[in-house]
Amino acid sequence: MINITLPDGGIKQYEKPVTGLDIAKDISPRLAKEVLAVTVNGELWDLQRTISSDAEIKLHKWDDDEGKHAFWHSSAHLMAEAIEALYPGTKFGIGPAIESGFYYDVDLPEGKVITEGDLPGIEKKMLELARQKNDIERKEISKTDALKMFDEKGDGYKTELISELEDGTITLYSQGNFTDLCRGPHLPNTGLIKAIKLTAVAGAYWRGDEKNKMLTRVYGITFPKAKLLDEYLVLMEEAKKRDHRKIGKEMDLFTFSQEVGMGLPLWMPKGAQLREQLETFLKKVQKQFGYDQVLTPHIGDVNLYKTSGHYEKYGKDSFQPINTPQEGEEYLLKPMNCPHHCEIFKARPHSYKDLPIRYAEFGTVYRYEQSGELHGLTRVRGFTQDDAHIFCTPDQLKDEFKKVIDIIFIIFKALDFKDYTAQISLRDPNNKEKYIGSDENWEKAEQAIVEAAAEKELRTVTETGEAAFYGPKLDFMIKDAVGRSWQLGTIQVDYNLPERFELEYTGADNQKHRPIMIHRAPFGSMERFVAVLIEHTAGKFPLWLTPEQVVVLPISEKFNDYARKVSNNLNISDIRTVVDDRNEKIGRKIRDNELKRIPYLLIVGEQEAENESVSVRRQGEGDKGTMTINDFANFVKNEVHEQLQSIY
RNA sequence: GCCGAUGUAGCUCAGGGGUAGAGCGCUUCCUUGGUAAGGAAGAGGUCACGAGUUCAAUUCUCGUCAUCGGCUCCA
Repeated sequence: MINITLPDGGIKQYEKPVTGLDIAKDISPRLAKEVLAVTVNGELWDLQRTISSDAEIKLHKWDDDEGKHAFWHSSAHLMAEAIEALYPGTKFGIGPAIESGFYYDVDLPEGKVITEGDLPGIEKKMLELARQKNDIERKEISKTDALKMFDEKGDGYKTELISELEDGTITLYSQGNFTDLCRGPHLPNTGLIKAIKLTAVAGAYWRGDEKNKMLTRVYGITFPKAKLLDEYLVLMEEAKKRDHRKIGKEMDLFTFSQEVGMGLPLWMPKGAQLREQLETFLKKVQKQFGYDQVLTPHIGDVNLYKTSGHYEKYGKDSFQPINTPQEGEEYLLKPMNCPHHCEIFKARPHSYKDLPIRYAEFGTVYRYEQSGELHGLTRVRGFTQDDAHIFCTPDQLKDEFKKVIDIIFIIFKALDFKDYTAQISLRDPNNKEKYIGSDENWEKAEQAIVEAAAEKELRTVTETGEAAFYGPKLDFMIKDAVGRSWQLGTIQVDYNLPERFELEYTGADNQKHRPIMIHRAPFGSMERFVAVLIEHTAGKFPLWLTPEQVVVLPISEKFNDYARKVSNNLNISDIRTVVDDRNEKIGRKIRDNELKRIPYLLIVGEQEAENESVSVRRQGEGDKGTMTINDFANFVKNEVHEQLQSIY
């Protein structure tokens, strides 16, 4: 007798060994049709795999990530089968399911390439194969046999993978004429795959190492129903409309110029206005948290970066030093602000009573990012960090760290960012030579971050090997319109720079002590933050940020003067009014795509001029009626006030 | 940097070996007097840049630059 425990605690008993599919059939025919995979005692299994002893199980449908995972993993195999049929002799790398869809890395026969134009042909072949409803079969195989099999096939990638696996854990999955090395699990048969879209083709290095051969990676996504594919495609279309590069162009926020250089954004008046509002906001918050603004130059002597260690690490891959008429004198465009701030700290002696010292600067830095990596405003070569460096005693470290988390919370709340991931990045303990500084300092720094995050009840994920070369960090990642993750806010603990710059303060014991440094940038950079903000709001910014909050629109040129007067009298701080002059004709000046995003439109004409009033329209809400200039000013003040109030 | 794709009017894009097209925008005129409008006319392009093939190149080939999708990278 086999006892199968279901997630709700119910127990089903079977005389003989059963499969996940049998159990599903037993529960309901509909479930049997929809079920895709099964978790058995915490392990994800194929539905057709036999369960021969007591087990706790959970059946997964399309709605579960586990179900999707199996579905897409099988889809990757289906695509490989299609590619093998269309391009005989292709060698296969790896083909996993990913967050949305799957990919397969393939090494095509000499002289063959797959381009986007070839994708529909592969899709067609996949559908054809799927309609054969071939069963997907699992087979355990010994290491020797597996090596022999793929060796005969001439597939060196698979043999490389197999040689690293432990004997006894190797399984093969087959459908139709295609067999692949795979851990599984998979769908019972390929017929469940009803709708297929191959989305992209790209190059990818074998095992992610740029020294290795570049394989062709084909991306795709599949669904159990055609309708789901349609919905997905519509969703992607909608997401593309929110692309910050598109909206930035439409709204005249920023632009790029080949003449100026790639990755060097040019901020137009409205974009600059938006940035200024963000900076003003953060400066206000930072003032409350006891920060001091400082200003430092855009270049620094090469020796500054030799001291900091950055030159050694990044010198060759940076913008190259600027020479001067003086022989041997070299300056570097600053790639970060920390060394400059260290020099400010060092310029005067400090008592423990002065600490913590917090130097903040909107500092523009230049980094020579690889050309292929540039991406709109999210990855650029010149950008402004909302940087600050906190110098504190060991006792103050955790508290200071937590205060920085508070600032980030304030910002995320102000802008309604809810779906962020907090990531603790630690160093790779097996690869210590990548980092500078002593083990002891690293351990202390890592511990401080972990503890502070825990005390702030922050849900975090931990990634080893992702630390900066000088210290561990806590990063806040947020997704863009199409689901790419970008790092925004960052907090980093640094024991190394204070040592390199020989920073010190005098303690209560009248001895010299070394301060600890915290690097932090809640926005990350103005460029990337604005990009993500645009994609989150689709360009409809909150009122306190909107580049053009109020447009005063005279119904004819006769009322231009009155419109101007309205604009001047509104006089609301943080609010920008724009008068849309009418020269001769009505309704010519304002463009549709702009109007869609302007929160307030004030129409003025004869009646309004007589009563010192305005006719108000609120974006998305329509007519608000006629009110006096003062009433309107208060009305807007209240709205902005409410928005800002909700932040604190 | 690597793989693949793209580059035509301010924007979105069509076209294609015989010196260029649409929609929106822009300018002017007309209509409309509470309207986020309508009509007509017009102005805008060395078809990214450079070389080659050709009687002829924006179109074909190669190179350069930039952009897009990935990979690698990300102080």
